[in-house]
Amino acid sequence: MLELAVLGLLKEKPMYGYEVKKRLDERLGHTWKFSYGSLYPTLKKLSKVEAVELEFPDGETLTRKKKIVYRITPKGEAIFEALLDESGASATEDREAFMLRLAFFRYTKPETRRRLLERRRGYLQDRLAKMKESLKTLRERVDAYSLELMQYGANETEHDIHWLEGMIEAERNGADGSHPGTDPSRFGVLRGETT
Amino acid sequence: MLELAVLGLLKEKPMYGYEVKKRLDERLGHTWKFSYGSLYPTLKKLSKVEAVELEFPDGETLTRKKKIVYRITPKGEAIFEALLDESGASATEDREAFMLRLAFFRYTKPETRRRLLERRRGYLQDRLAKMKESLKTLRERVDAYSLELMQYGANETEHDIHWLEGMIEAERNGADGSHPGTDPSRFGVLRGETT
DNA sequence: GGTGCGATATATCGGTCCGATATATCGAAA
DNA sequence: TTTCGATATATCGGACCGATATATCGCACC
Repeated sequence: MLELAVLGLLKEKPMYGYEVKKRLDERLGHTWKFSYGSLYPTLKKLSKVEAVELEFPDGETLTRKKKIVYRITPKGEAIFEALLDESGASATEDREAFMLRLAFFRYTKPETRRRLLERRRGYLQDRLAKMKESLKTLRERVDAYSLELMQYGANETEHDIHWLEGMIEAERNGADGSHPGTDPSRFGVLRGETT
Repeated sequence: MLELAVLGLLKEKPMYGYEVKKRLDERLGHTWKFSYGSLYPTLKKLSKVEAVELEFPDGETLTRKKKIVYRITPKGEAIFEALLDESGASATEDREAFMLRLAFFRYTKPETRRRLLERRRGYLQDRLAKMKESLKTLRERVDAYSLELMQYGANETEHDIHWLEGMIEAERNGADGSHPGTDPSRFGVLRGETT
């Protein structure tokens, strides 16, 4: 998970570990949190397999300030591709894994994107059906707070399905082989537009 | 986390470990997942501190089937209360921790409930403001997919704030000192009613 | 009447990741 | 000028996951 995220972000530009965390929090923080306690060991591990190379900006004298810039290597790019591709069950069933891949969708082929979006939708539809079943059965047997929690879950799942459908539709409309680019107008179909 | 959840569920009735997982998945599975790899060690730990006691239903002969029913003890009830009360920052800032406590709201005092709900709302309002700020800054600098992800996060946060406000309102209306009981009609103010 | 399969039930273990903590530098306000 | 929050790196115990192993139970199917 972390390796994929770090490499994907370093593709944009070389960065400090600190900056990696800041930027990932910004983009994925809502869905996925991680700590320095995993980031720095991960960076160390990535440098050990030569997926990233280190750079010390403080050229003069000695490494006094111990600031380290990490730059992705060709080998790192290859590892990133591999991690992004191995979309097993986890990439559709695990919300965080799915969202992480979504964040790097611009590096995937349109057909991969559509496959992942549709699998996720299917998975959520299954879960929603099960949730509704549970709700029917448990409505009389559990307390109001637990019920509210379950209802919340069902509502959110339903909302997510709509969201995914909007994105599938957008992919279809933009599926002329062109790169999606940075135009946000194709999305937001089902947004609240509260900005 | 797990200790709190397990003890809270065992308050209802004695259960197999397997059933504990099934029921917790049913009620909290949307927000919070856990594995047998943490459940069984936790049950063992709880029995070591005498928070639960074991029972072997297969009375006859030897422990052939090795099925184990866990029953909460008075000591376990005390530990549960303590865990539920220590609502530090984590209980408001960590979604999973908050949801877990919400699932056991019927065991808390009305004033504790209101405090927790309002703190969570405040935290989410802060986060929403920061997210909108980020969105404004990054709108031109990141790709459409990352942007969509950020927008999704902001929308969901906004929705959660509304949801919390509905519950705060419900608490206020039902704040006659009575136990909330199992009447679900007090909630659902902002539900989609898609059942 | 057997047999095969999915659900029930418990358990372990390597490995990943968290949360708390420590340390040091930097820029800017007071 | 000192102090405070942001920047920056690092470690470590412990919580938790995911995969795996094992065994029983009910029941559908032929």
